[in-house]
Formats: sequence, structure tokens, C-alpha cells
Amino acid sequence: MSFLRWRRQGRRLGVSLLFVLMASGLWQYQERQYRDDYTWMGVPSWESLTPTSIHRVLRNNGYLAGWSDVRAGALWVSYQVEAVENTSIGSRPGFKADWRTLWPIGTGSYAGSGYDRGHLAPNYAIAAVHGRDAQVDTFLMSNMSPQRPNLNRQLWQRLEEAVMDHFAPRYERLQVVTGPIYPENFMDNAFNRLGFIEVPEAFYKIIVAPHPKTPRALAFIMPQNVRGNEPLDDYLVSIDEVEARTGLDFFPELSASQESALERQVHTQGWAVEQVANRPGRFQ
DNA sequence: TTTGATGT
Repeated sequence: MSFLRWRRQGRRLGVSLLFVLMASGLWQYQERQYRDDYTWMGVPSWESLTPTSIHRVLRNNGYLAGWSDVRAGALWVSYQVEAVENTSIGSRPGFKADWRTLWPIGTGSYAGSGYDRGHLAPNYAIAAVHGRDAQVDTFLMSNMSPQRPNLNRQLWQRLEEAVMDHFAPRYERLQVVTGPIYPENFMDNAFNRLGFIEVPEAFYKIIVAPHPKTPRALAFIMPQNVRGNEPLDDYLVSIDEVEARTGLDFFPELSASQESALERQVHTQGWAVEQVANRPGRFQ
């Protein structure tokens, strides 16, 4: 190989390398932007590298989802809401399969099962705050989790209504993380499936008012089997409790001292939970 | 109609 040719090839390689570096840098920058827009103090991560807590992040309009291929469901969704003036939203779009999950989960997969296609990232709040494209994305099957009707249509609906109508107006902005909870031992529930989808035993929702110095948080865990008219505050838990039951680490970028102040105990100051705890549902 | 879905 002549010296000239060798030099030309070297230059070509250099240009390609530079291109790859720039492209991956740009991708990482964009990914980072996305995550910062939809999360506070980092996306949830797994506390230990176990098959049931590993997930990959699906990016949607209005929310992020942490998809588990082992559970065939999202382990968390993350989104932000604020109070809105215009409370009307578009009509419910149809449910839609999500090819990114790789699992053949169709819109009919829940039919006749006794479980609702329960939204993790909610239709109303996402639509009202983030618009139509985001609303459409909440109807992806990757955002659904099997929920008993009494939970989905009543207790859970009341909680989501409280988030938008009661909690959001009290603060500038809220960060919400929500998802399923499974029994502690994988094999106890491994065959409790609806098609490919593992059926959770409960659901959590964490709500944070992300003040830089004194953030406040509420967390709830609600089981599948409820009547639906229970007081919401019966289900208050600490974030540590949610972490223990999910194996996830929420808000991983918090310092150790911030984390223990926010996550170890139930702090209800500032939320006036009692004012909404017994509000009736819309659909009973 | 404006916070959830199902099944006819």
C-alpha cells in the first residue's frame, strides 16, 4: 500500500470516527433532554440487577415508560402535570398495539379476562397538560396494566382526579411516577398471567412537588381487591416502602440526606389529603 | 360534555 493511499484511508477512518462520536453525542444529548423533561432527579433505576427489575425506557409524547420484558408490562411511567385552565380534552382515541414491546399484545388481549385495560399514565391528565399527541400515546397497550374494575374505575380514578383537581393547583408542577407491584417471589405469580402479561397484585403512585430545597412527596399503594369507596389516605405509604416492594430506586440523583428526608416516612404536611380522601368517584 | 372501561 502506498504512503498516499494509507494516508487517505486514515483520514477516512478519522472522519467516520468523528461522525460516530458526534452522532452518539447528539443522541445522548437528546435522550438526556427527554428524560429531564419528563422526570425529576433521574429516571427510576433498579436497586439490584435482577431479571424482574431490569427494564428499558420507552419514550412517548408526554411520558416515559420503563418496560420489562420479563413481566411483559411497564414497571413505571413518569410524567409531569400542572394545573390547567382549559379542562376539556379530546375524545378517547382507540387502544393501540405497541410494536416496541416485541410481545404480541393486541387491543383484544384483555377481552373477557375480568381485568380492565388500566392506564398507568392517565388519559385525562396527560391529555389536559400535554395535548392530543400525548393523549394518543397513553392508549398504547404498553401503557396498560391489568386492573380490577373496582380499582380502575373507582379508587384509582378518584386518586387520579385528586392529582389534577386538588394536588396540582397547590404547587407549580408535580412529578408523578406510577406502576405495578408484584408478589415478592417471582414463582408465586409467574403463571398468573393474562396472555403474556403478568398480573400485578397492587399499584403505586408517587407524587412529588419538586421544590429544590424542600421537595414534598406523597406515595400510595392500592391493591387490586378494593370496593372502590375507601378513603384515599388509607393507602398512604413511604417511598421507601414502594422501593422495597418494587426493587426500584426512585429519584436516584437525590443526595443521601435529601433522599432520607423525602423517602423514609409518610409526610402529609402541605397536601391536605383529608380534603379529597373521601370525594366520591365519577362512575358509580 | 369533563378525569373509567366493557360488551352489545
